[in-house]
Amino acid sequence: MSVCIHTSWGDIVMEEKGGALRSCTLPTWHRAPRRPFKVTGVSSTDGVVTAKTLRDVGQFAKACFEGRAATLPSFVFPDGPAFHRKVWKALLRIPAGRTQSYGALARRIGHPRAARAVGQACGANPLPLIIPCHRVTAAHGALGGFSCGLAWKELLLDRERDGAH
DNA sequence: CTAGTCGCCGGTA
DNA sequence: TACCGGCGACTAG
Repeated sequence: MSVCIHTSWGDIVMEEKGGALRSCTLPTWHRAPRRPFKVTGVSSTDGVVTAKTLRDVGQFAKACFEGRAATLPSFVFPDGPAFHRKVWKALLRIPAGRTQSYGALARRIGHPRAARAVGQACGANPLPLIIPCHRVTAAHGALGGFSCGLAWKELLLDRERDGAH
């Protein structure tokens, strides 16, 4: 029922149901650990996960942390309030290697003053990595926040930027 | 550049 | 109704 991506920064757990992801949780790191980040393996926490799911998720995670464009594994679009869903949909349209500010995203979905509410929706995203809330930054270059700790956001953006050379 | 203020909006208790 | 954010724009220093 769940896939585990082992990394030097701890395990990333993706809950899966019928071959489709429903949630993704990563260990919280407010500051980056000293050791370099590395994906060390992928496994399922029980015998139920199919080999295909395992392979898809593993490849996605790899690509994700190498900054390469990755095919999304199949996932169920999360349930939630209409506004949140609107934000999450918009997130899926930000390509790897690019970022957009909370305010700009707010304008894009037709709520020009709702920058802060956009932040809320990002924080409520049940599928980080898949739904790329890390690509939303504060205006004028500041990083903004990240629910699992800013270290991840920084890592992901760095890798995507390098990968997008 | 930093620190503080103030207005903003949508979700939740 | 009140409160609280992964914000942003605007001041002062």
